[in-house]
Amino acid sequence: MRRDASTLHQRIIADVEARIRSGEWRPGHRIPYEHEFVAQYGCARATVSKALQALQAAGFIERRKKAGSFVAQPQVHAALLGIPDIRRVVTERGEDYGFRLLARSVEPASDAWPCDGAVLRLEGVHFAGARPLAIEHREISLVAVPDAREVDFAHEAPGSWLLDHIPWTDARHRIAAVSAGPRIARLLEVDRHQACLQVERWTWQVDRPITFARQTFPGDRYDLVGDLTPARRPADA
Amino acid sequence: MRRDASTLHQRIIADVEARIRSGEWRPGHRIPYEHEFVAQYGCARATVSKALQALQAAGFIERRKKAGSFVAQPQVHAALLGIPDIRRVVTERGEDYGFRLLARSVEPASDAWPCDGAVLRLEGVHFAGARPLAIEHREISLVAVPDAREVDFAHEAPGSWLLDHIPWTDARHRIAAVSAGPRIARLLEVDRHQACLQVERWTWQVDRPITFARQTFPGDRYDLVGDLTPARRPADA
DNA sequence: AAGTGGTCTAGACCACCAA
DNA sequence: TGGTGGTCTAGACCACTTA
Repeated sequence: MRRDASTLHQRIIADVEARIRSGEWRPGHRIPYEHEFVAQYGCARATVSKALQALQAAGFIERRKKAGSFVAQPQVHAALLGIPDIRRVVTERGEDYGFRLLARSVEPASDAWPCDGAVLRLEGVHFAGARPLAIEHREISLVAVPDAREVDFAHEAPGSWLLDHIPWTDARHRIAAVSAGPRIARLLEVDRHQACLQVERWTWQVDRPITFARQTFPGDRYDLVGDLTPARRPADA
Repeated sequence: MRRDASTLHQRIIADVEARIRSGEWRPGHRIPYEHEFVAQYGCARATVSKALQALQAAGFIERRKKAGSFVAQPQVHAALLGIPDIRRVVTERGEDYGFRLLARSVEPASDAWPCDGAVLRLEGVHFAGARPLAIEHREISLVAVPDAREVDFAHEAPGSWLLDHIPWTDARHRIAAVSAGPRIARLLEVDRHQACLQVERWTWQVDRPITFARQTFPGDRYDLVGDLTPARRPADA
């Protein structure tokens, strides 16, 4: 509650945001009505309205007439960097999507991913129709996600399961081009010199490592496309 | 100017945005003062203020007290998709940056890029120290950018020159992995099986094609990294 | 049908900063 | 130092929605 901000509506924003971030107000919770904020802060309704509209534009709350304002569900689908969900890409191409688990083990964290405690290490293949489209190497922190130990990933890709179960706050992507090499070439059914697009993603929940994923695609069958406008966001207000 | 939007401040936003996108108000141009919009639209200052603040938040304008509101310079470094400027990447690595032009011609547009009229086609190499870091294939519409015909690109990369001279409004990126092949391999001084990261960018000014660029990097010496947070933007208002 | 948020008005005071 | 944008007030009317 105690946040100093130079202006009143910024203090309201900071107060509400803090209660959401701390978890005191969880997704779905109905926050006070505008007139209750007016009474609490002793200000005009326009000031409260400005603050709540900013919080809505920022994705923290949803507002419904007659019903009130509610803490929003975090938007999970990381369309931001133009990296789409594999299942969605395949189905939008009009092909059947499939996933097959190749290996599963519990081990200490690998060198590519510093993480305390044991990790669940998975390896699987994403299919588009009958052809493999991507090899996925995945590590999940069992400290952060103990439930993962019990899940059967035989046919469900770990990415979608994770995103439904663990809220994440930060992620880092790395995109690189690599040669397939003998191992990936065999799994992807391509030449071992095939250039492959490699997408790596590290995910954290406030400094705590959640998961690491490395997806490797045949370069002749997969690319990343994104539209953008110069650092200009939609100005809908 | 004629844009229908359900509310008044949205119409103001749309009107100003249209004048900026069309190029009628170019970067640096001082747009009318708030009180001038008030007179023009016959509304309260708060309504104008709300519209202009939204345009500022969206990156279209900058506002300075006592001075007025100005059309913002487009953010050139397309940090959105995590694609940085090559020169900046090289100098931040602590190496010397260089560019050398290999070929230059005026021709009809290629098949990779549908564009009316003649295009200036350039091919050049970006250097990090003494080693080539990227091959750039560039096409510039001479209809949209007639000045380009007179410019000496011998040592200045066309990308930086263009972005200083032509405001663009839309762009599309494509990221792919390809094998070097004999020609790129020779120019980049790598093996012909080397996996390369290929970044293509199409740029428009309101439906009019400006330029197409294809940059090819050796995969073992260049990658793209980007951080991101779920769909919550800063709520500064 | 009642109450919510959405929008707008017509004022006001203030801080800042370029002229 | 005057004029700009930044903020806020105390109203008002409206559309929508859900209880």
